[in-house]
Order: sequence, then C-alpha cells, then structure tokens
Amino acid sequence: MAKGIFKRKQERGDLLQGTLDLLILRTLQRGAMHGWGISQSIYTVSQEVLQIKEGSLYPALHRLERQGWIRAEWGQSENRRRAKFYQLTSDGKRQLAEETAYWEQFARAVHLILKMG
Amino acid sequence: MAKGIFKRKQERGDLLQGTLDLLILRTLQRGAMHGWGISQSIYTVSQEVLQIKEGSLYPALHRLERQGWIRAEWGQSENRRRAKFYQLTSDGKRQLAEETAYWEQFARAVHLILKMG
DNA sequence: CTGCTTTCCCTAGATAATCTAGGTTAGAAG
DNA sequence: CTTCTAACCTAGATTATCTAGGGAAAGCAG
Repeated sequence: MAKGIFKRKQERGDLLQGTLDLLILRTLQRGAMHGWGISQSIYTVSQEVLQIKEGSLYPALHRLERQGWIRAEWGQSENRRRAKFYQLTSDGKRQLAEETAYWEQFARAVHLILKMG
Repeated sequence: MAKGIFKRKQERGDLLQGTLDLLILRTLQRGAMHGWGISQSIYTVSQEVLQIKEGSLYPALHRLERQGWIRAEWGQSENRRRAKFYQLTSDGKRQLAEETAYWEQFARAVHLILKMG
C-alpha cells in the first residue's frame, strides 16, 4: 500500500457498537437465515457500507440466542453445506421493536446536534 | 426498587459508542466552552435524549486534547467558578468534518436496513 | 459563621462489544 | 487429489463508556 496515498481506511467499527443486534434482528425479520447469509445480506442491503466481521457476527448470534431472541436449527444452505439457521422468537420480535424505536430516537438526537445553528 | 415492576431502565449507553467525540467536536464548533457546559449543551440541544456522564465526558475531553483536536485553557465560568475552556484546533475542524461524513454514511446504511422490504 | 447545595473538575476499576487472528470441516471445482 | 470457498467457531486484545467514588470553591439559608 503506497505510503501516504491511501490514508488509513479509517476503521471506525466503533459506530457499529450497540447497533449490531438491531441489524441482525431486523435482517431475520424477513425469515430464517444462516449466519453467513445474515452478514452478506447486511452488506448488500447497506450498499457495501456495513461489513460485519465473523469475529463479531458469531459471538453476537450466540449472545442473541442466549437471551432468547433468536432460535437456531441446523440445516442445509443453498450450496448444500451444513449451516445453522436462525429465526426470530416472539421475544426477539419485541426486542426488535424496542431497539428500533431506540435507534430512531438516538439518530434523531444526533441529527439535532449536527444541524444546530 | 419494587421487584419486577420497573423493568430495567435499559441503559443503552452503547449506542453512544463512537459518537461522543463527534458530539463534543460539533458542540465546540459554536465556540469555546467548558466541559460542564458541553455536556449541558448536548443534553438540551438533543432535547434531553443524550446524557453524557461525567465519567465519559472528562476522559473523552482528555483524549481529544491528546490527539490535538481541541485545546484547553483555564478560565472563569459564567458563575465565577474556575473552569477549563476547550476550543477546536484546525486539526479538530478537519476531524469534525470527517466524522460527520462518516456518521451520515453510517446512519444512511442503518436506515436502509431498517426500511428494507 | 456554619452547613448545604451546586458547579466544575478528576480518576481507578468494572463492564462489555467488537475486532484480530487464528483454526476447523465439508462440499465444489480444477 | 489438491485447492478453493462456504460456513462455522473462539481466545485474547483493544477500547469506550459507565460506576462510583472524591475534591474544591461559590452561593445561599439559617
């Protein structure tokens, strides 16, 4: 990578903090999906902006499962590989609604700061 | 606190993660301010939504100063107390622009996920 | 003057989320 | 048979924020 030309790609994974659960839950609202697929979906739907690393994804999925917001089941992927499919539980749906509302309030608040006179 | 009645106030300080610097820098864009004033400004401008704890505020200010984005100077507050006034440096202005752009891209991306079919 | 409240500053340690950097398995493809 | 890729996993590092303390000085109530 040629010296100062490409200024640090600016990692900024920090903003994701606290949002990852929401993104996963929302993605699962469209139907059951395996982990790999979830991260791909987030990547493409966000127009290549949100890139979830595997080291974040799987721990997050296990966390969500432990909290009873998603349920896992082994199955077969579209490519005939073994894959773990996740789906929202009813608790998960409630949690999704809550987190969505919270995100919207938060984003509005930040917007107020950014646009103040 | 009466048993299950008040369900966890849901702390959710997590969303702030990665945004605090932006909020502080943006607040200082309006002029020099002391720490206490910065947090009050963020609180009222955000319509009571964003509440920065002192334990986050002061370390953040020191971090920003260490990185050369803000500069501190002791002075007197409106209430005649000793207070440390911070102002943006030119590096800080550049940083503010960068973080603003990044936030907007991020917020757009999350919005895409939340609104997908 | 005394004591209390408010403003303003500070920090050590806990908590927790994400990332880095590794690794495994099994099907597909050459 | 060898390589590539989809799909899963985790330990440890990093880092931001919060909890929970503490201190000093101005103003105010008694």
